[in-house]
Amino acid sequence: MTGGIDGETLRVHGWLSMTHSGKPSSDRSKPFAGTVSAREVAEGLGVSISTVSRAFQPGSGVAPATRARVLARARALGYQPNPYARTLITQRTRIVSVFISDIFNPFFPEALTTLTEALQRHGLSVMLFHVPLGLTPDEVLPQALLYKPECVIVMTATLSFQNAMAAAEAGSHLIFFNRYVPQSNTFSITCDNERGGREVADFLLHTGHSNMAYVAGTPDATTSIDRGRGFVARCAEAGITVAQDNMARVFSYEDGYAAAQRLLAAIPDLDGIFCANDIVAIGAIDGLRHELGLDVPGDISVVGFDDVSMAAWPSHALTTYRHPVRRMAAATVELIKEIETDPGLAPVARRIAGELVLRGTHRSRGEAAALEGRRP
Amino acid sequence: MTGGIDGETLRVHGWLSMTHSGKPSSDRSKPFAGTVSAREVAEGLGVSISTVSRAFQPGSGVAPATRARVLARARALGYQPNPYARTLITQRTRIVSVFISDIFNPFFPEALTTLTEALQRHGLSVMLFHVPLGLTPDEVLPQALLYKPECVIVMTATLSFQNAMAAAEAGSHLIFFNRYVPQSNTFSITCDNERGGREVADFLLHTGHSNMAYVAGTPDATTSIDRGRGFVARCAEAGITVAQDNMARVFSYEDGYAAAQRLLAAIPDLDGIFCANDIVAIGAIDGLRHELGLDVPGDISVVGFDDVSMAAWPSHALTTYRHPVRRMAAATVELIKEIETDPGLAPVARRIAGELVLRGTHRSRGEAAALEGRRP
DNA sequence: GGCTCGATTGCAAACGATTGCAACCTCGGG
DNA sequence: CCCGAGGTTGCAATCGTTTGCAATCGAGCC
Repeated sequence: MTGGIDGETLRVHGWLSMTHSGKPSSDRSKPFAGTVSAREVAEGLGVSISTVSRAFQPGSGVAPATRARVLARARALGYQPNPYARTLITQRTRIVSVFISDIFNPFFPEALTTLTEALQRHGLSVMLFHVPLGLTPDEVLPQALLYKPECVIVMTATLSFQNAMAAAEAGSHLIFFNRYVPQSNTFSITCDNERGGREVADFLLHTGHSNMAYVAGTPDATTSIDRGRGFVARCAEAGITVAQDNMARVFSYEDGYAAAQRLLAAIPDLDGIFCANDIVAIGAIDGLRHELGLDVPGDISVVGFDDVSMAAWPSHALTTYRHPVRRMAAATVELIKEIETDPGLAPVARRIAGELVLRGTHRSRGEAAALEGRRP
Repeated sequence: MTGGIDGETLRVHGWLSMTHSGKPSSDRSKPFAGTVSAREVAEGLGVSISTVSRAFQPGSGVAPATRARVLARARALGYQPNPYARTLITQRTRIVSVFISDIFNPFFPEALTTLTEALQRHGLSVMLFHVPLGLTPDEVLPQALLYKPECVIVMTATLSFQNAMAAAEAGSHLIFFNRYVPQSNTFSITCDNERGGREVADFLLHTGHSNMAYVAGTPDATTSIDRGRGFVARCAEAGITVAQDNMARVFSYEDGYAAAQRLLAAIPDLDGIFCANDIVAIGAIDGLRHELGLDVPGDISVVGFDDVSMAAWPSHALTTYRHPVRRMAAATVELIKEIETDPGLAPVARRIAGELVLRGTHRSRGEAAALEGRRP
């Protein structure tokens, strides 16, 4: 409450001072100020604008010597073809829009930066749109589509089928990252969540757990559903049925915290919990420790999913399944390249495997064996 | 190692099937496909393109009845003025570029999304650029400047003065968010870090701490420097000199973890640590607890800065100083509006106050008093 | 030497808007 | 009845590129 917005003005000198006079100076008022056009490059060289343009395009018929001269002068003048004019004529923007949503989960910023870097290295610029918690992507999509992105990458919950159509009609391909829309036949890049769930189950079974539960995340998130399905299926194969807690609304710390309490109230001798992601898992651990006074992993094992940076903190040292972010980002760029060469490409769902990372929230083999021995 | 990239193709039907034939269909290959232009709107109405254009501009002389007709038909056809063509003629892009860097600190994604949302609500689109850890913004700036953003918002470490010039010459205003460049007279929006440092010091002094240390973050980050300065200055006023640990290279968990050990090795009776941010503070707490077997806050208090979401986790329950992200985002939009009306606006540094949030990593008054009593 | 061919290059028409200027219309006052 | 003013509208130029087409040039071949 103490903090109003109090600004203080600094004295101006140097390169800004020329623009400091009374009325707005025209050279600062427009972002294009100081920009050199192809005409200026052409004039000094005695060539036409066309030639300058062609010098910047790989396959066009320009004499090598001419191209060199143009490029040299362009560099000297700081000329770059204007992307707005270029877009107007080529009908191709080199832009992709990325939708993100509220980020409880550190996985998303990590994925966003990794993906952004990969895209910009490929010469694509990313336009970022944030979908606030209450809104659906529907609200934001028109603004995003205005710039005719070559594709729209959705990292956020679900996008209705209507919007998929809207994007498609506008010529933008729709790519779901970390999610897919079950019945829609859109592109998607995800971790192989089901397989991840299976591997976690496999591991817990081999380390002697027999009474396990799954804590789901956001109910309609495919990530949560698939991870749970894989986990439950593998356990079923071993003849074990797992309890499921589906009360979480989002993938939050608080959700995990509360779920742990519910679960142990119902099933006191639970010996393993698999959570839909790391943040939920960390919440669960804290709930077990601080509310129930249980020891993790002494009394019960907890396994997460994602391997966010906090998972490595010694306070939790979470055993988890690593989300292959870099490979997913690479696969996305790869997919976009394919779409570029074949715009009619049929929708593809790519799943990429992660890997188990063992830390300190699971019972080790030996402990498990010992425990087995003690039991009736 | 198990995870190659294995994709699987889904069958196509519905709205995508028409594009599924042999060669690329033209309607999907270009993002502009299906786009309606002003001409199409005009034709059906028997008006000129100019009139359509004017209907979309507030102050232009169009008969109210005509405007209504145009707008109605535009809506029906899904027409929106093409921003590329518009930019070409108006010389104004409605784009701002945002630079972020590797994000150890959850504060940045939080700030990024908040800021993005504020900007897009104001009709600006944000282009995101990621500056990988090894690179300087210099590498990425040319790509960002290509699109002539109306301003460049830098959330990352430091940008050299040369680049400030480059951006300025290209007509883009440079705004530092959460940082400033000391000698450069650029715009900046920051938390009032020095004041925050003072308030933390004030609080620790009033709760009876007398032997304190400051753990700095990235050496040349103004945030770290200013927070430390405020803290040290306030303590000095109370006649207390504080130890400083400046070994951290980045603002990381590991930095805090190691710093805590260094500090207590040198000053065994330390009773309070202020850290440059929450992640460092959490690292410090874990270092104290897990390496040194100390109790926080029983043996020593630790205070952070930012109030990231993890700070509220009961495992740490960090006492910290809240970074006023929303107000900073609002101030940024405000600043941009001012720049829009007066492009010659002199650079301004705005500082916004945050507030102390008390949780469980500080000694309470009573404990402090008791401790005082026991001492010689 | 004339002719053809291929490689370079320039001309001019787009792309889809914005905007200064002129034309037009209507209306009221003299 | 004529004239001017004010409010609407259209014409056409412009922004900075790309690109199909035609023109030019030099060389090689008969």
